[in-house]
Amino acid sequence: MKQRVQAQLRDRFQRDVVLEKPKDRSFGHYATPIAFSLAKELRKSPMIIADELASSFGESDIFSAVEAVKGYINFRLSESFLDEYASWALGNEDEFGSSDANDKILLEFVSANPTGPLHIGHARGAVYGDTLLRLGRRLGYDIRAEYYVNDAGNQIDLLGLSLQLEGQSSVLNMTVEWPEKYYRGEYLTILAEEAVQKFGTAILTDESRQTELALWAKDGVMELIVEDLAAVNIHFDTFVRESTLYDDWERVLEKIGEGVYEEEGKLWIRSSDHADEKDRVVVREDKRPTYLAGDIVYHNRKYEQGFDHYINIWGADHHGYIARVKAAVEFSGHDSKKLEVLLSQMVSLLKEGQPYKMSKRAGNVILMSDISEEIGSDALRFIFASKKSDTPLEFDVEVLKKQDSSNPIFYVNYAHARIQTILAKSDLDLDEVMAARLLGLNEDADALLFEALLLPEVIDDAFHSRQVQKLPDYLKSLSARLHKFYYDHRIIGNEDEAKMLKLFLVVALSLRTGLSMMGITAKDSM
RNA sequence: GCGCCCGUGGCUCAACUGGAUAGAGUAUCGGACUUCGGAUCCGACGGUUAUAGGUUCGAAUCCUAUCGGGCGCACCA
Repeated sequence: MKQRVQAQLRDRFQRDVVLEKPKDRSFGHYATPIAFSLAKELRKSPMIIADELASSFGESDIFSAVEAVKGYINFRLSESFLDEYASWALGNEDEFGSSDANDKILLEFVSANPTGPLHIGHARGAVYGDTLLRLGRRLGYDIRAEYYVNDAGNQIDLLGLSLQLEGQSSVLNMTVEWPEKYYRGEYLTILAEEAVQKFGTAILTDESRQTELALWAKDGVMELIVEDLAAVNIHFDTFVRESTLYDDWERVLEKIGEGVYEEEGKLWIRSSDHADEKDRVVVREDKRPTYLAGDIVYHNRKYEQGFDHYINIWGADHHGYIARVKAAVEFSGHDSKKLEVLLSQMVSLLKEGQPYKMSKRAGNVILMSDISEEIGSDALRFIFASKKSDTPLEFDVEVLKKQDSSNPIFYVNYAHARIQTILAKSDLDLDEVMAARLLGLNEDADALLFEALLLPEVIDDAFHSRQVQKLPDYLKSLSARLHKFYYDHRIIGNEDEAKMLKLFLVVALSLRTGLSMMGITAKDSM
C-alpha cells in the first residue's frame, strides 16, 4: 500500500518522499514533511511550499484528499483504492506482505555450544533469529538458517570430564571430588546412564577415554538442542561443525598471507589494522589453533559460497569479538561490510516478582524447555519478540499464563477467534461477503481497514530495521482496534453486515499472517 | 582505566530512526452486561524524556560533559 503511494509521489515530485503516519488520524492516512526539507533549497517557508504542492494535486485514483497543514502535506486515500487493495489481499494471501526482494542471505544464529540443553538466554537469540528469518523469507529473500556447532576445544574436554564425574557420582555411587568448573544438570545423568549401556562402566572411570566419551556425548546434546528448538517451531537448514573446518586452515592461512605473523612462537593476526584494539593469537605455542582460527575458516567458507549478505546473531557478551572477526574477513579477501552482527541481550526472568539469576556454567540455569513447557511456545515467542533484541528483557512467567488482556498473545488470539466466531454465526456465505465492496464505511471501519492493510509495511520495516518487535506491537494495536470496533458496533443484522465481515476477514488475514511470521498459528477458538 | 549498549509516568515497554499535543500495557481508583464471546470496552490519575550545555524551522532521538546501570576488555568459547 505504502509502496504504491510512494511510487505515485515519486513520479510527482521527482524525488524520494518520506511517508509517515500522522499522529492524529483526522489528518489523513499518510503525511509527508517534504516541504520542510525543500524549504532550504527553495528559500521559502515550509507552509507556502506545502500549500503549493498540495493544491497542485488534481484528480487522483488513490487520493480522495490532499491537504497542507502547518507545513505537512496530508493524504487521504480513496475508498476505491483501499477496497481494491483489500480485495487483492484476500485473493492473494501468500503475496500479501511479500516483495520482489531476492538477495541471498546467510543467517547464523543460536550456535550454542553442544555442552548442554538451551537456556533461556539462548531462547531469545533463537526467537529473534527465527522471526527475522520468517520476515525475510516473506519479503522474498533467499535465506539460509545456519547453526555453527562448536564441537572442538576446551568446552568439549570439559564435557567429557563432567560426564565422567557425573556418572561416577550418580550411576556408580562413587565419592567424587568436584573441580572448580564443570557442567551439571539432569541431562548429564541421563547421558551417563546411556553411556554405560553403550560402552560399559569403564567409560566413566578411564581418564584416557574422556575424549571418546565427549565426542559421543556432544551428538546426544545436539539432539537435545534440536528438540528444544523444534518445540518452539525453529528449524535450521544447515549445521556446520567447527571440528570439520580445520582441514581448510592451511589454505585460508595462505589467503591471509601478510595478515598474520609469528611472534613468541605463536601465530598472530594483524586485527589491529582493522579497528580491533590489538592483534590476536590464532595459533598457540603448542600449535593448537584458537577459537578465532575456527571462526576465520568458518567465515571464509561462508563468503566463498557467494551470498549477498551475512547476518550473525550473537549474545551481547560477544560484542568485543566483532572487530576481530571483521578484520579476519577483510584479511581473507572479503568485504566485511556484507557481514552484519546483531546482538541479543540478557533475559531475566521473574516468577511472582522473584528474580532468577542465570548462568550457564553454574548450576542455577533456567532451561528453555522448562519455560516453553510452562507457558507454551506461542507465549514464549511472542514475549521474546516483543522487545528490541539489544536491550535487556525482563518478564514474569505468571503474566503469560493468564487468560486475559494482560497477556498479549491471548489478546491477539482472542481477536482472531472472535472474527471466526462471528463469521460462523452470520447467515451470509463467503461469496456474498467477498462480493461486498468496502465503500461508504464509517470512520471506525475506515480506520480499522487501514490499520489491517498496514501489515506489509510493518513486515518490511521490522525486517529491514532488524527490529522484530514492531510486528507484535502492530498485532496488539490491530487487535485493540478490532476489540473496540466489535464492542461499538453490532455486526449481525447490520445493514452493512457483508462489508463489516469482509473488513473482519482482512483483519484476520493480517493477524494470522503476522502471527505466522512469529512461528505462531492463530487460534480459531479459545 | 578503556570500549560498546542503555537511562522515557510506581513497574514493563513504544515513539515511523530528526517531525505535528511523548503513546500503550500494568498497577491504583471509578464506570459499562435485557448484548454477535464482558476472556471485552470506556474514563481518571500519573512526564522538566537522568542532569547541564550545544546543533536547527523542529531534539526522547544528533554532538559535548557529568551522574547512574549493564556487558566486555583471553592464547575460554
